Amino acid sequence: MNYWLMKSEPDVFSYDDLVAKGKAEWDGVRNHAAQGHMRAMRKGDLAIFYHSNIGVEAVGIMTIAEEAAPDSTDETGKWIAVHVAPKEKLAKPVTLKTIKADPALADMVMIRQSRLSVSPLTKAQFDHIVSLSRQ
DNA sequence: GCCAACGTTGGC
DNA sequence: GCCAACGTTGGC
Repeated sequence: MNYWLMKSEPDVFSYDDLVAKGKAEWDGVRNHAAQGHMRAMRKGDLAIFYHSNIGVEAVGIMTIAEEAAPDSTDETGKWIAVHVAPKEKLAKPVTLKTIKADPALADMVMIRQSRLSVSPLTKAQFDHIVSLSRQ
């Protein structure tokens, strides 16, 4: 079981949009590091859904529903995408401000590389974010 | 709206 | 292969 963090701008695709669809392709990722993380995803892995630009906070948990396959929005055949499904909306969003202020989360890849849209989390980091959402 | 970080492109 | 120019992302 691996843990991930995936960013989306909520005015383009929000956690509620994912809930409405039930399952969705996480397409449009055009960064090699992020692609590498998506290739490493396995069915049943858990991921934090993070809203960038608007909200700037973790809002939900999703599961990886289907492993890497060609990105349907890509005509070059070079890029892959995974499918995700909603698991649980966080009781309270965990803001970037909260994450940055927490020493237990200082080593998150997202913090160190803010432009990376798909990044790994340790189990401890994942569990810590979930616990913060329940406070 | 600004700016830092960083990936990509293209000239040499 | 290097590096300057440029575009994009994302936080503030």
